[in-house]
Amino acid sequence: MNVIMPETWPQTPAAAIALQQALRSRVVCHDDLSPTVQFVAGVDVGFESGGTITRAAVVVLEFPSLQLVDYALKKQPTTFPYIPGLLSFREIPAVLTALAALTITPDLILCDGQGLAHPRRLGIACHLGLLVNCPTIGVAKSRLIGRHAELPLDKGAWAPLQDGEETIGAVLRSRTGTRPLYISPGHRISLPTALHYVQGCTPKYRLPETTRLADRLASNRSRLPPLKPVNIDVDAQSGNQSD
DNA sequence: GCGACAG
DNA sequence: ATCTTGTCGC
Repeated sequence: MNVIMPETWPQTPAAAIALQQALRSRVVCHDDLSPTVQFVAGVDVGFESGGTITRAAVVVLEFPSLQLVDYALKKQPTTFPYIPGLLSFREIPAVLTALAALTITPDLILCDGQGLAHPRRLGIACHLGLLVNCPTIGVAKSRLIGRHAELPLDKGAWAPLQDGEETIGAVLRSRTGTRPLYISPGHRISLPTALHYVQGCTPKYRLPETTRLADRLASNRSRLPPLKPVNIDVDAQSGNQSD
């Protein structure tokens, strides 16, 4: 995937917040994605070694079959601390490096963490979408901001996530009884469309487990298939893939 | 002033 | 994010 690495990167919380304020107006909140989304990427971020190493795991799934077609894993020294509201400044450098290693360029990226559901409307999904100019959706495992009605326990149940009168995302029950996911638009996508794609990806590689898949690939890579990038022939007429 | 707080 | 204990579901 073609990725342009930022020439500069904030080194202080104040500089990071200033950048968020400068970028927030550039986030596109309406649908501007391929009418035929074929590849969806799932990005997981986190740290290791007590916080000194930042990790970015990416899987690319063919949509809607959800077959794994590519993945990448990148670890590098952490250069920015974790501060609620400033997650992207710790994680995005590794994410960009991982995305750059992809053979297949995704049409849509589901990113671990919030999108618009952020104090300055610039969660990591929005920030990432702007940097790679790709539609993104924030899929978080817990809440940063916002309120919502009590959610039924049934799979598929969802409720708007609101900040005052503003709807900033949704809470979605991906499996009956489990904790809900916090879905919010990142860049170039509307909330209804975001929910559509998250639900479309959930049956097989449920999020945030989509993200965990990359982890498993990484830890199993030494005893299982070392590499699984599979190229899908765009000209393929009738599905002749049998694996 | 106090609690909340993506990963 | 991590750790622990207890419970539930496949």
